[in-house]
Amino acid sequence: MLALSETTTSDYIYRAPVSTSSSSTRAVMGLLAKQPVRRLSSDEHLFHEQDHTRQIFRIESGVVALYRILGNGRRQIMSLRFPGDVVGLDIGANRHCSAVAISPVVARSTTRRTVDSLVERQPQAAAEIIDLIGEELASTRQQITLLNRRSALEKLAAFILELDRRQSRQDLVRLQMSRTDIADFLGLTIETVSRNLTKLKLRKFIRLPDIHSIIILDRQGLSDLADGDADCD
Amino acid sequence: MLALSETTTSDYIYRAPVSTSSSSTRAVMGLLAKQPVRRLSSDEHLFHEQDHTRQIFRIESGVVALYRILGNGRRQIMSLRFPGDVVGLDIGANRHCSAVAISPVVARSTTRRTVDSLVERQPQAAAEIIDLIGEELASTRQQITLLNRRSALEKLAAFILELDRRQSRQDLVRLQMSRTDIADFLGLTIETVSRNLTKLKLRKFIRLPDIHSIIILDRQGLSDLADGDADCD
DNA sequence: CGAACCATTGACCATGATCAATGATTGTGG
DNA sequence: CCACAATCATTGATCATGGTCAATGGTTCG
Repeated sequence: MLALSETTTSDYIYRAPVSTSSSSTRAVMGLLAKQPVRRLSSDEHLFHEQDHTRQIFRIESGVVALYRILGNGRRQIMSLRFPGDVVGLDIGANRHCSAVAISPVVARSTTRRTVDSLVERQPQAAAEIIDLIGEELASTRQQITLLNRRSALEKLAAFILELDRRQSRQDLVRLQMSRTDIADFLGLTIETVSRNLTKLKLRKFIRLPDIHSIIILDRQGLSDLADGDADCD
Repeated sequence: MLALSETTTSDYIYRAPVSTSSSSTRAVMGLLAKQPVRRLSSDEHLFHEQDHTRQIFRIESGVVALYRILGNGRRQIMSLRFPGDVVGLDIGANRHCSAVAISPVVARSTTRRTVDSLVERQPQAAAEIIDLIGEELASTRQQITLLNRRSALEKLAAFILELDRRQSRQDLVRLQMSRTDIADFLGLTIETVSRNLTKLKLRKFIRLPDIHSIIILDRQGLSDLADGDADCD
C-alpha cells in the first residue's frame, strides 16, 4: 500500500524522537543501533502471533502495526509503532499479537538472546527494558481511551494530532497507510473514516491535498474535538 | 490459574492464583508477601493519577480498578485487578491512571524505593518485574480486543467468562461490583448492561439469583458469543 | 416507614455499520 | 504509452445497535 520511494528524502520519513524519556542507560538502544539495517516492504511481517522465537526491532523509518485477528475475522490494530520505537520486547510466555509493516520500513533487529546476555553483563539495562515496556503499556492504555466512548470524529481528530506529534511536523501529516489501516486502528469502517475526514475538511479543520496527506488548518479545533471538549456534534 | 476450594465465609472473596507463570525469581512477590496487610473499603483509592510517589500493591482479596477520567467526564476503567495481581509497578515518568478499590480490598504494599533497592541487591528480580509489567500489558491488550468492535452482548459474555476464570468457580460468579463499574469497564451504559444481562438470562445462558451473582448455565453459548462465533444476534 | 440509591424497563433518537454504486489511483501487459 | 484490471477511496441510502431521557421497581439504611 503506498509507493513511497525514499529517494526524495525525508519528506515521507518520520523522524526518530530525540530521546524518549527518563532514566537509565541506553544499552539496549545502543546494542540495536549497532545492528545492520533491514528493509521490509509493505505487508511484510516482523513476526507472527504464534512465533516462538521473536526478534526485537528498533524502527528507523516507516510504520509498524501490532495487531490481532478477532474471532469475527476483523483485524484490530493494537498499536502503531513509529521510528525510534522498539517492537517485540513484550516477550515472556505468549503475548499473542503479530507485527506487520504497513509502509516500507527500515529497522534494526537483534535476538532476545542477545538482549538477555546484555542484561547479564549490565544489570542496569534491565531498567531500560522496564522503561521501554512501560512506554508500550502507556501507549496501549492511551489507545483504550482513544477507542472507547469517543465518536468517529473525535477519534480521527486525536489520530491526526498523534500522527503530527510523532512526525514533529507543524502542519503536514503524512499518513503512510491506507484507510483500512486507519479504520482497523480506530475501530471504525473505512467508510466512516472517509466520511469523517471529509467532515473535518468541510469544517476547515484540515485540508486533504492528496490522499495520503493531511494539512492541519485548525489545530485548536482538532484539539478540542480530541479532548471531547467539542462545542457540538 | 486457580483451584479454589474455599469454604464458608469467604464466599465473596477471590483467592490469589497459585503462581502466575513462567520465569524468574519470586523476589518481588516474596517481598510483598512479608508486608503487613492493609484494608481498604469500597471507593478508597490506592493512588491517584497525579501522585508522584506511588506505592506498589499486591492484592490479597477484592477488586481494584485502574481508571482514567476522560475529557467528557466519563470514567474509563482500563483494567480490573484481582487477587494475586500486582498494581502500581508501571512506574517511570507519568503513567497517569488512578487505582481505586471497587469492593472491600485487602492488600499488601511496599514502596518503589524498597523494590528498587531489592533489584540492586538481586538483579534477577528485574526479570520478575519485566514479567509482571508484561502481564499488565497483555491484560491491557486483551481489554482492547474486548472493547473494540464487539457488541454489548459479546462484551458481557466475555466479561462473565473472564470473571469466572479469575474466580476459578465452576458456575457461580460473584460480581463484587456495581453495574456502573461494569459499564465503565466495558465502555457501555448501565442501561445497556442491564438490558443485555436480562437478554442473556432470557436465552438461558445465565441465571441471576441475586443482583450481585451470576450462575453460568451455558458456558459454551457464552464462549461462542465472546469469541464472536455467535450464530445470530 | 420514608429516603436514597441502584437496577430494570420502555420510548425515542443518533451514530456508525452495511450494502451498493461511482470515482480515483495504481499496476500490468499489449 | 495507453488500455484494462484491480485496488482503494468516496458518497449515498438504509438499518441496527446502543445512548439518552424518563418512569418504575427493588433494596438498604437511617
